[in-house]
Amino acid sequence: MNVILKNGESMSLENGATAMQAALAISEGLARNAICAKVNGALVDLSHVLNEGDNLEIVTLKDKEGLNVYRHTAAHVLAQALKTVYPTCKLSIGPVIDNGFYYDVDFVTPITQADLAKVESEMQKIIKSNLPIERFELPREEALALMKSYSEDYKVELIQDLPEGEIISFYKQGAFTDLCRGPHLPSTGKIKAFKLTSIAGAYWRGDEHNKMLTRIYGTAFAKKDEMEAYFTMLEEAKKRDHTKLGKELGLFAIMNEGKGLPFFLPNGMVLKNTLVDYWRQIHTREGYVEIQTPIMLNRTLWETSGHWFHYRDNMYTTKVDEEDFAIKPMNCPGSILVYKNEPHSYKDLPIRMGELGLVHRHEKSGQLHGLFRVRCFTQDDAHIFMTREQIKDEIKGVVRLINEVYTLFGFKYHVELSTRPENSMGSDEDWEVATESLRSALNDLGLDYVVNEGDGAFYGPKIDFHLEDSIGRTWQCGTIQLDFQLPQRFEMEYVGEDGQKHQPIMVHRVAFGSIERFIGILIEHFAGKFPVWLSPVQVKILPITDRQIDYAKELCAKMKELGIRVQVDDRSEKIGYKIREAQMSKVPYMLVVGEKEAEAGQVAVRRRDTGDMGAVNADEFIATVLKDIEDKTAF
RNA sequence: GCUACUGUGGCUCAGUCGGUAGAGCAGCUGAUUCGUAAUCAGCAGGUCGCCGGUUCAAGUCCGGCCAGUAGCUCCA
Repeated sequence: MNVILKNGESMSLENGATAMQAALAISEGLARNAICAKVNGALVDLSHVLNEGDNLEIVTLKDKEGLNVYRHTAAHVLAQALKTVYPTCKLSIGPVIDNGFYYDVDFVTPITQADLAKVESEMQKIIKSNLPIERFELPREEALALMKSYSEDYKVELIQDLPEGEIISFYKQGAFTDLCRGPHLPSTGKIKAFKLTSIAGAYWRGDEHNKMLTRIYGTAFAKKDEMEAYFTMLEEAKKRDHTKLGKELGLFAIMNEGKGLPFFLPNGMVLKNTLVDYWRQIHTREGYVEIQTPIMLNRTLWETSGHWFHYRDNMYTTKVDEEDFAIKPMNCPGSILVYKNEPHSYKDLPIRMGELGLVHRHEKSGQLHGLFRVRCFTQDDAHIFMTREQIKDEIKGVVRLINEVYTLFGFKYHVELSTRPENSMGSDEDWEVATESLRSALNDLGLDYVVNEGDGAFYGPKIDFHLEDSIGRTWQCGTIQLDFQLPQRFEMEYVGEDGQKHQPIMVHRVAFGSIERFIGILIEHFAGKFPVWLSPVQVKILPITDRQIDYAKELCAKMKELGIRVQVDDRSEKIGYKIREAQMSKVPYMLVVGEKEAEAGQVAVRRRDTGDMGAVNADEFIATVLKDIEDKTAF
């Protein structure tokens, strides 16, 4: 019989040959590195029997799929070890995730982090014994009976949810059998490097009404040094943790007196204000007007907007003179009141109305985290009111603007388009026009995007921007959201060319998303080493002895005049000490001034990242810094 | 919110078997005036997150609360 290889070549094999035999026939090295196979696009075990004409690809650890299978087998080894050490525990699911795997287990008495060592050494034994891993299949009823006989209640539930008539597959290694779709490594001895990393609670099937199981996380790599590199990377990530840097650099603080409510410290405030100045500058350029609406408005407004009924759990409410009020969780209703404050003609449209709006949301306490998730934050919001015909161009303008912002900071990002869900409001025509406008805007700009069919809000389609931070986590920041609902609820209108009243189309959009969260992301992205224009202190002047303090102060005053954020360290400390402190506070420019420099009107420049740059004329240096600030990408 | 873990001067941490707290850095004072990542000496600073319980005695053991961290769920 013949099978077709990935490169299109045909290979002849004996009838009934397995994928493993095919790998051997290609090369011994390949067979040694083989993890599993891909036959006609589906992943299978190496023991899989091939048929005439099959498309065959041998999967190794070089492929992401191979690594996933490898890790999945590690999860099974974990499960086997757990059943050996804790025979009464019940297994649920054990999938592969981004950097490893986990297994959710129901223990009679919960285990702790300290117990993991015991489990790890049992896993080591299983790997050492190099148990063959064998697949077998059972009809549904027999599969159920098998899992019932093992008292694996969660597995029983899983099988019950599989469709009738389905053949159920199991994998057996030594005395341990687990329900699994597969494929797996041929034997447990193939695992070379693994580690159990942490332990956490997780609800059965991710539903908080279900029982909480114990989730054991682990990771596995092809080689020990790859695993070490991974742990080193995690250490690096820890070093740039924004909550840690935020404290060290005096950027922000969250006090016991208000959880999830960040305080901006002087340095952080400089950062925030600089971002806001930038935001204003580009929005003014793009024809936005800016407004500010009250932080608290009465119940009638929130009833009209629908928030009073649908968002109540997340809102802070109060009574003023017997009247119910709510602190705004969103800015849109306020913006709409501004729109409705006067009549509009089609000639006014589009109206681009920006607001740096401070919103409060009562998030569950367990999800608060530094600046990433807070209860009070500033959205760089804007609402665009327009005609149907203007949708596409307006969207293009917004996408371009958001792209400009992310590119400036050197972020990678990807775009997702979410379309009409099942229970939506608005006419077919509205959805058609709106969705097509979003789609063609993205196409016109030549942007790649993922389409999430049916994932839009019930009131309109949307485009989301997902940023990638230094640790590879993605954050949804920018979003462009069409809204058919609020214009209707608030009976918004404009007078058209035809003299008739029409309802405007409304777009909500943010670029930073939340300024607080964006600052958190920036801190981690730059590891606290902000580009010059964003640095809370841009230049630090370090006199070598007290005799140069006057010269230093003179320079300082001159730079301040030009808008440079500059400080003098006039303490009677040695220069090494001053440099160390300035370096740790991540100031981009340090100016060492001693007798030589003071006499010659020079400064000895030391850069945060490149060290001693030698002496230059003071005015020359000032010009460089001003250029860096103007440039915004200079470090 | 749930589960697990954690909470000791401004910061980072030590504190054994329960016997009423210790270091380094930062701060203050004095000396030193120094050329690219920590000069020396002295001083001061803490109801050990809060409340209650057990005990002759609690930072340490128990309970409750508050806050933080990881994860689940949700989200900008």
